[in-house]
Amino acid sequence: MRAVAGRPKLFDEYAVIERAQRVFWRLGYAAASTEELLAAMGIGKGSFYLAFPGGKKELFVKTVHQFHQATFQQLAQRVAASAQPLEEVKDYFRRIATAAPDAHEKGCYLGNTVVEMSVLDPALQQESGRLLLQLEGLFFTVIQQAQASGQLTNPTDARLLARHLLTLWNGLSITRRLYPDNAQLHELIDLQLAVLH
Amino acid sequence: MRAVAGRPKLFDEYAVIERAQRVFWRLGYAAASTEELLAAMGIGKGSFYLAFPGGKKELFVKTVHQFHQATFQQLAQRVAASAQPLEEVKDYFRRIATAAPDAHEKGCYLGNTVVEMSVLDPALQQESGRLLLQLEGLFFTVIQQAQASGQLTNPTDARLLARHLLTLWNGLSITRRLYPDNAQLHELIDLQLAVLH
DNA sequence: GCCAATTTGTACCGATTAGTACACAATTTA
DNA sequence: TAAATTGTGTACTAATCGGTACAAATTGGC
Repeated sequence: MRAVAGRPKLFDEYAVIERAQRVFWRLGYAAASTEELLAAMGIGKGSFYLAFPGGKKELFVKTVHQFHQATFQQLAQRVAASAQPLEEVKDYFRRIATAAPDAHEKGCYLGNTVVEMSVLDPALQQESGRLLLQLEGLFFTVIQQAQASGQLTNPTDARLLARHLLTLWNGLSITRRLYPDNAQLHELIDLQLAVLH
Repeated sequence: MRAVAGRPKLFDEYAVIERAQRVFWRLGYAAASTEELLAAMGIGKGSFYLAFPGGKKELFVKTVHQFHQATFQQLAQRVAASAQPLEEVKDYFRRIATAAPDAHEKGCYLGNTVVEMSVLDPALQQESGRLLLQLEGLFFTVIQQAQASGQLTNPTDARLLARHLLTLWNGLSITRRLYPDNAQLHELIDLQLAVLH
């Protein structure tokens, strides 16, 4: 790539978005002030509004997509690489019960966005919902394959089971805030995964 | 009650809190401006800050408690009056799939509060969580009785089943925003209630 | 009718916030 | 080295918001 005239950027955009995402996850969209975001990102207003002309909202949208990209791809790769994809999905849930306490308090980034953007920005809410449904789509594929291969004997419609998993995911994102206890969460998750036998 | 000197209130506090609650439910706490709240309540700033010295936050806390009082009591009474309490609980969930589309968009008032108040006011978040756990407590009592009477044959620990129901409730409060379709919601709810057999 | 008590409407305020303007700095190209 | 281009830091702004001050209004008690 040919070098372009002009002063070079002093920051890496990906890293900066990731740092902003951590602030948004902790505080939500509205409560995260640009001041605190800039402090976490380590850049000034000049650089910020040049890199993100849409301001705070553009930044947030980019954190949502970058977050989804990272987490979804990670699960998709685990699933693709495994001989027992369904077990990978189960582990994806079981891992919730091994998280640090402060992780429980934050819930699910996409779920939080669906809740908060309900009125603030319906288009973005729908977009976050679409990303959650993409997760459901992955569950669906795995379940369907597991049924075809006989690894999953439960004959319930795969679409319905996938929807069950997404609802479980969303439910846990709230319930886990109420139970700080990982042992209790583990029991709960196992109970709800029992249908995948 | 002996009449006290002074100009009488022109509004009913219960009704005013209920109208404010509808605004909060639609917009969330932060996005609901006092201006819009006052317009919905039909009172002026003078009356407002006299009746609610704590301002917006006190008003919100009162909407949360009044809402919980109304909805929880209603379910508790249905359960107490029924010969098959467990069926009442199931209907409580099934009724979600008969709600109007705009009801789906708003989710659960207490669940939304748990999400939004995570950082804005941890004490209030905890309080809302406590109220949700009170709902779980009701589920627990009903399940325990149903197991004792033989109406529920599933031997799983009642505490765990109750927690499952609360997680289902919380999950639906987000998932229902993603599926506008009541028929699909009905299928989903039935699947998740199947464990109560 | 007059006073004390209470409620109501309105004008105002201080703080915060997202965003803009613009001068200055750093780099490439010619 | 000079010009063009791009990035950075800072001072400023316009708007919004929750909350306060206070005078006017309405009632009961005497």
